[in-house]
Amino acid sequence: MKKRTYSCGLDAAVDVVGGKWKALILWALHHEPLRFGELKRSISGISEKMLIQQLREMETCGLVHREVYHQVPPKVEYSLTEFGQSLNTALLPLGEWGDKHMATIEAIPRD
Amino acid sequence: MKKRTYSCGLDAAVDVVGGKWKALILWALHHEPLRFGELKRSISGISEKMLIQQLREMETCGLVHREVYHQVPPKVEYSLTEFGQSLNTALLPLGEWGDKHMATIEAIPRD
DNA sequence: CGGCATCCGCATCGATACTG
DNA sequence: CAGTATCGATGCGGATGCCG
Repeated sequence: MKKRTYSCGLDAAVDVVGGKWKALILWALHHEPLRFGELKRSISGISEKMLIQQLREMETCGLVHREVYHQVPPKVEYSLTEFGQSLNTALLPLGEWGDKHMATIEAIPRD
Repeated sequence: MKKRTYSCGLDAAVDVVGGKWKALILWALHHEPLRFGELKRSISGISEKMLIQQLREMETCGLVHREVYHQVPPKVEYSLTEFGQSLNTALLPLGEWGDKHMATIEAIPRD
């Protein structure tokens, strides 16, 4: 989410789902709504800061819904909106492409 | 192209096509092979440095083919490999999603 | 439990100038 | 025409510590 104008739809979509974590979050929430802590545990390696930051951006985009339960201890659940689910659907072919060629990609020399 | 291991295919694919320019380059080359200068002109705003850098990475991935014609003046043509075309195909739904919702995305407040 | 604030290293990207 | 070289700004993302 850096630009305000895009040269094409693909450009816009990559901007929305790009970055290090958004795709993973989207995927994690695809199955079911998750609490903050569950989300954190299900995405290995993410820091609280990045998780909350990405969630906020996705909430602003209307991709994610944030439901607060006023309890002690606090409970907050995140879920995909229909908009978020439509994006997830659009990402499916890309995910399959990745699955198919992941080995190839990982074998690329990077030094 | 930052990571060497991925938690899922979508993660890998976003890593490959992520960043500011790769999707645009992929799209520009989808129609026909282009020379360096043509490519630069067709992607507004890109610097020579970024263009060559991204092209090199995509060449390393096997997404792009680089054909050098030994002439004066020099001529180099870039085209998509079959691998690159398969990625482009997988990106189509995402591009359509972006087209459909681009206005929504651009309307998001970002300050 | 579910955050927010702050500091900071490092990669990314842009601008400019130069070369074969 | 098709790059290469260098410098500098920016900002992503990690680590740590504190709060309701």
